[in-house]
Amino acid sequence: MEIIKTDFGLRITDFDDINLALTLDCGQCFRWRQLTENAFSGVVQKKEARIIKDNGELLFLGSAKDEFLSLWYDYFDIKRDYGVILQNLKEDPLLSQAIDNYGTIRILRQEPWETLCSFIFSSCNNIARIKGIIERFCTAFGEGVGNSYSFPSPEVVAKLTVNDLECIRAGYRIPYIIDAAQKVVDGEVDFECIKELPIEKARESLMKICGVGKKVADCVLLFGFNKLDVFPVDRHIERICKTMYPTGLPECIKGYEGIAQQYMFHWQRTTTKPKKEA
DNA sequence: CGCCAGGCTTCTA
DNA sequence: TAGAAGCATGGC
Repeated sequence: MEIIKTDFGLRITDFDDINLALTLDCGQCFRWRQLTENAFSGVVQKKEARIIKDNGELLFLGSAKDEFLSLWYDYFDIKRDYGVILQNLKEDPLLSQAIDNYGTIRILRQEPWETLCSFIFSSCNNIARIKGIIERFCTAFGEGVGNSYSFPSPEVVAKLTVNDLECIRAGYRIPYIIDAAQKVVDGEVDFECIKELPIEKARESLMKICGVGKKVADCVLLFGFNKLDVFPVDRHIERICKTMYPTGLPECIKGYEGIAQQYMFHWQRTTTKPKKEA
């Protein structure tokens, strides 16, 4: 891989180990917009990015090299070798088929606070609407970043009331967001601490927040703390476990259950119908 | 219009 | 301790 500065931004050469469209739109993150078949824009931390996938290269429009190294290299977890991991997952026939069809879906290293809020919003909700809620949340309470807005900080949210937040149309989840912000601000939930805790303790800590159960906590651990051995079980995964893995999950996913989960999730969501099968 | 959505909390037996 | 109800909203 090589990072080349050009007049429009950066070229990342020889990095083809990502299905960009699926990685950005597989339900792990909610702030990326697809502009064309191969172009995406989104906000991470205080940076707005426009990314184009061009053959084996990634183009970052308007980005500088130090920004790439300090933010995007980490966000896309580029140093991790997915080739080896996926090769192991492919011992399972279903995963093998999914990986052949979808290519490399990478688990992004998102910010814990944004991930926590996003998955509080996700409860009993659909992805299209989760995106809408988060967009309104950022527009109303974030800071201007390029043509968009940053994710609202816990400090800002902790001072808001249920009335203030009505405009984002998140229904019964609004008090949960306020509770999360307050527990983060007063230190009752400490991300630096959670980072170091064993999974059980980390999950327990997140579940002190009202509106955070096991599934939401596990999504935060997987997508916000890169705990790749965590396996969040939602209704899609529940279904696939019952029908495809009635005797238990395959051994080959050990250590990377979270990555396997993403393939199962996408497979279940796109290749099966929720209702009647004739 | 009715079904369903990357669940959780609270109530009930 | 397990299971159901209620929850707020809108995409499809």
